[in-house]
This record gives sequence, C-alpha cells and structure tokens, in this order.
Amino acid sequence: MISDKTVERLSQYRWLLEMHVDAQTINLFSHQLASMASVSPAQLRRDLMAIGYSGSPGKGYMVRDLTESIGRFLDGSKPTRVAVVGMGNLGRAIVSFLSGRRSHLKIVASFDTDVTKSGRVIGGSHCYSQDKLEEIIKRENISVAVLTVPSPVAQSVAEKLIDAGIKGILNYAPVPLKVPEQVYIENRDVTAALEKVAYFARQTEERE
Amino acid sequence: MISDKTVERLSQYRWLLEMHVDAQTINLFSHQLASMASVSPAQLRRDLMAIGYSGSPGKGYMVRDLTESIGRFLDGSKPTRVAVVGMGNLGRAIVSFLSGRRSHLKIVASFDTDVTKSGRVIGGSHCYSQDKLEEIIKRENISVAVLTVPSPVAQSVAEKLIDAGIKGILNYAPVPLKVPEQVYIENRDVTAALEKVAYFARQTEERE
DNA sequence: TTAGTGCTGTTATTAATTTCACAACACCTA
DNA sequence: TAGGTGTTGTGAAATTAATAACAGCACTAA
Ligand SMILES: NC(=O)c1ccc[n+]([C@@H]2O[C@H](COP(=O)([O-])OP(=O)(O)OC[C@H]3O[C@@H](n4cnc5c(N)ncnc54)[C@H](O)[C@@H]3O)[C@@H](O)[C@H]2O)c1
Ligand SMILES: NC(=O)c1ccc[n+]([C@@H]2O[C@H](COP(=O)([O-])OP(=O)(O)OC[C@H]3O[C@@H](n4cnc5c(N)ncnc54)[C@H](O)[C@@H]3O)[C@@H](O)[C@H]2O)c1
Repeated sequence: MISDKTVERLSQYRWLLEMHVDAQTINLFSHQLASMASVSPAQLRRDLMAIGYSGSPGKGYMVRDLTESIGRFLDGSKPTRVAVVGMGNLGRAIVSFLSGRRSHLKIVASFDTDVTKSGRVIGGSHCYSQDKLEEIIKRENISVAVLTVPSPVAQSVAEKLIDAGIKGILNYAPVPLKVPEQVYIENRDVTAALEKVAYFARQTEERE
Repeated sequence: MISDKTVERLSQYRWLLEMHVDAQTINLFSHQLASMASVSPAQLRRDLMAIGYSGSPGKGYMVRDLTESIGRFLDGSKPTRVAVVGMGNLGRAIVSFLSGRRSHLKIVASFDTDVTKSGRVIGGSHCYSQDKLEEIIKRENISVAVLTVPSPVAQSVAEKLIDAGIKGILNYAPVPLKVPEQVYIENRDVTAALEKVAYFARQTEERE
C-alpha cells in the first residue's frame, strides 16, 4: 500500500515537471527534480520506486515518460468527477481556480442552499439547489466533493454526500468530520494552519 | 522540541473546546475530547503532556483551564500580526473569513499590485499597493504572511516578504518555496490535496 | 578494451510518531 | 475504613517515514 505523503509528493512532482521544466529538457536527474520539490534525492527515488517507475543510471528520468507514469498512477482511467458544496467566498474561489484546469479533475456541479446562488452557472459549472444533491451526484456519477459550507452544517452535509455515494471529501470547514472508514477525508483547516505558522514564526523570533 | 503535528492538533483541540463544548460542561475525559477530534485518547494525552498540562485521574481535564493552557502555549504574549498578499478570489475569501476572529491573529494589512484593489479597505483591513510592502510590514511589525498571489510570482514575492522581516508564510500558491531555513513555510496546495482525495477515493471504489 | 565517473534501485539504518500497557491516583460506595 | 472503578501520565514497544549507504549499471574517454 502506498502512503498518503507519497501520493501528495507525486502530485507535486508532476506539477513541477509540467510547469517548471522547459520543453527542451528531455531528462532530469533525481537531485534536480528533488531540489525543485525541496525533498531529498533519496526521497524522490523512493517515491518513484513506489509507483514502479525506473530511470536509468547516467541518464536520469525521461521527463515526458515520468510525467505520464505519474499520471497513469494518480489519475486512473477516467476523469474524476467532482462537486463543490457551499458556494460562498471560498467555494467560488475554488471553483474558479479549478475550472478548466487538469482535465482529469472535472468540476461538474456545485450546490448551495441559497436560492440566489443555485440555478446559475458559477465559474463554468452549474450550481444546483441543495435538494438536488443526491439526484445529481448519482446521475453525474460524482465521486469526490469539496466541502465549503459553514462549519455547523458540515457534518450533516457530509453525511448526505456519503449517502449519495461520495467516496472522498476535501473538507475546508474546521470540524473533524466523523465518517465511515471507507470514505477518505482530507481536512484543510485554515485557522489551524495559520496558528501553526504563527507559533513557529514566533519560535524563530524568540530564538534570535 | 515540539512537533509540527502536535501544534496543529492542539489548535484543533482548542477550537473544539471553545466551539463544541457547552457551557455547563466543566470537565472532560481524554477519550471524550479525543473522539471529538478523531484521534486516539493516548495521542491526546501525549499532546497535552508536551505542553506540560496535567489533568487528574477520575476527573479528567478542566475545560476552561485546558483552553487557557493551550492558548498560552500557542499564542504567546502578544497578538500575531498577519498580512495577506494577493487579494484575488482566494485572498479576499481568507481575509473576510479571518477578520474579526481569534483576537490573537490580527490581519492588519493586505497587499496587491492591482491598483483597483489597493488603496481600499477589503474585509476590514487596509489593502496597500505592493510597493509599500516592506515599509508597512516593518512599521506594523507584521511577522506572518498568507501568500495568495499567482504562482509564477510566488517565489519572488516570498523573497520580498522575507527581506521585509516576515518569519512565517502560509503559502497557497502551488510552488514549493525556496527560503532560508529560519523562515517557517506551510504549503497548502489545493490541487495536490484534491488529487490525493481523488486517488484514495478511487482506491475505495475499486476495492468494492 | 579498460578504468573511471556518476547516476539509479534498493536494502539497511536512523529518526519520528503513534499506540500500548500499566502503575499510581482520585473518587465513590458501603 | 477498605475495596472497586475508571482515569491519568508516561516508559516501552510498535509502527511509519525519512535518510544513508552502496552495489551495479550506463556511459565516457583514452
Ligand atoms: N473563506 C475562507 O477563506 C475560509 C477559510 C477557511 C475555512 N473556511 C471555512 O469554509 C466554510 C465556508 O467559508 P466561506 O467563507 O466560503 O463562507 P460563506 O458563508 O461565504 O459560504 C458558505 C456557503 O455555504 C452555503 N450553505 C449554507 N448551508 C448550506 C447547506 N446546508 N448546504 C449547502 N450550502 C450551504 C451558504 O449559502 C454560503 O453560500 C466555512 O466552514 C469556513 O469555516 C473558509
Ligand atoms: N482560488 C483558489 O481556490 C485557489 C486554490 C488553490 C490555490 N490557489 C492559488 O492561489 C493563488 C491565487 O489564487 P486566486 O484564485 O486568488 O487568483 P487571482 O488571480 O484571483 O488572485 C491573484 C491576485 O494576486 C495579485 N497579484 C499579482 N501579482 C502580484 C504581486 N506581485 N504582488 C501582489 N499581488 C499580486 C493579483 O492582482 C490578484 O489580485 C494562485 O497561486 C493560485 O494558484 C488558488
């Protein structure tokens, strides 16, 4: 089984390969890509070992080939269909950011209880009323949701999503969701992240 | 030295204590708070040990007291002054979300190169022109920055921030910043997070 | 061809983090 | 008082993650 951390780093390696390697570079050494990603060369080689990719000594890794290998591993055969639930400030920012990006992550719908938001097209995808949630998720075969609703309703909305068949949730509400273990949850609590940064920033200040 | 993970969990414990514990509850057992946070009781006890807090057997932890202990540990003596750089969709969402929250994290300024954004008050804090960055950061004694600028400029903006004296950065641009090691960086790459969720969601789908 | 160089893949080692397990303690009840 | 129950704090064990180390290969140059 492959780890959490490894998957996240693979995603980053691919992004670097696609965005930060110029077209004429056809191969790269582990220390080069590792340094772009701020990880150790050993770590990078180990991550690639996990997906069964091999470079060649003296030659390194073929950029095109490696990019595709990571893609095959991360993306699977068909695009992942994604919904964003809660089209407030954050939800809209995420939709507009992700729309028309990576073709294998498709934002196909969004949901909101607020009638001034639902029924419109926001950031390139249709925003539906929350009542339609189960229907649309099943019909559109959506497997992943981004949850950006106010925290008091996050748990109950998550349960509706899971009942409707969602298999993974990227949760921005600062509540640790309680879900059955087959559902994968990734929590992104902004306040906790900022408090962490503030704590360590103060540590370095005080060390002076 | 206290770990990364522990600090993040402490922040979460505090949030739960403040928001999810009703006023008449005066004490809690480790298994109760642990279950709210979805961690093991042993983990919780160990985290509290790290900050030198002690409960009492049979009684558990005093809610008020524990909340304050975590606060003393995380917050330090004075509020942390924070700036948001790049007032696009995401920057504005974060500012409006954080303004008027936790009093020890103060958003005191924001910055943008776009003249239609700078010079105004956005989400309760003044948005300055990017030219003023160094001046304001020094004058306002800002130690932490949230970075929400387009990724091609993220590295150069980060360097300006560090020159101006910033000690910690919460980075939303999907580039791994290269910075001197005294500066604490927390990367929040939305795409990588979503790809990770999509990957594990697919795993559970295929396991069926 | 042969020796040399510099890389990869993988095993071994070390480090970090989490969980286990249990003595010691507080409190309740009789 | 004494015995029972249920919790904490923490050393030890287990697990997980990261780093180091190195054999072996590919290529170069003489
Ligand atoms: N804005 C940020 O930067 C930010 C940062 C961190 C965390 N968050 C969290 O993300 C969540 C949303 O933040 P926001 O700033 O976008 O808030 P917001 O109030 O702007 O948006 C919330 C949206 O959810 C909708 N909504 C409410 N109940 C709903 C339901 N039951 N089903 C579907 N939609 C529902 C509302 O109509 C609204 O449009 C909150 O939990 C917040 O704590 C936001
Ligand atoms: N919107 C999202 O949900 C989201 C999610 C993940 C990551 N991101 C990342 O966050 C960043 C911002 O995203 P966004 O959607 O808010 O984009 P955006 O284009 O809406 O906002 C970017 C803002 O930065 C400003 N800017 C440009 N150059 C600047 C400079 N040198 N100094 C200061 N300000 C500058 C622009 O004027 C603009 O207001 C991007 O790197 C993006 O990849 C956004």
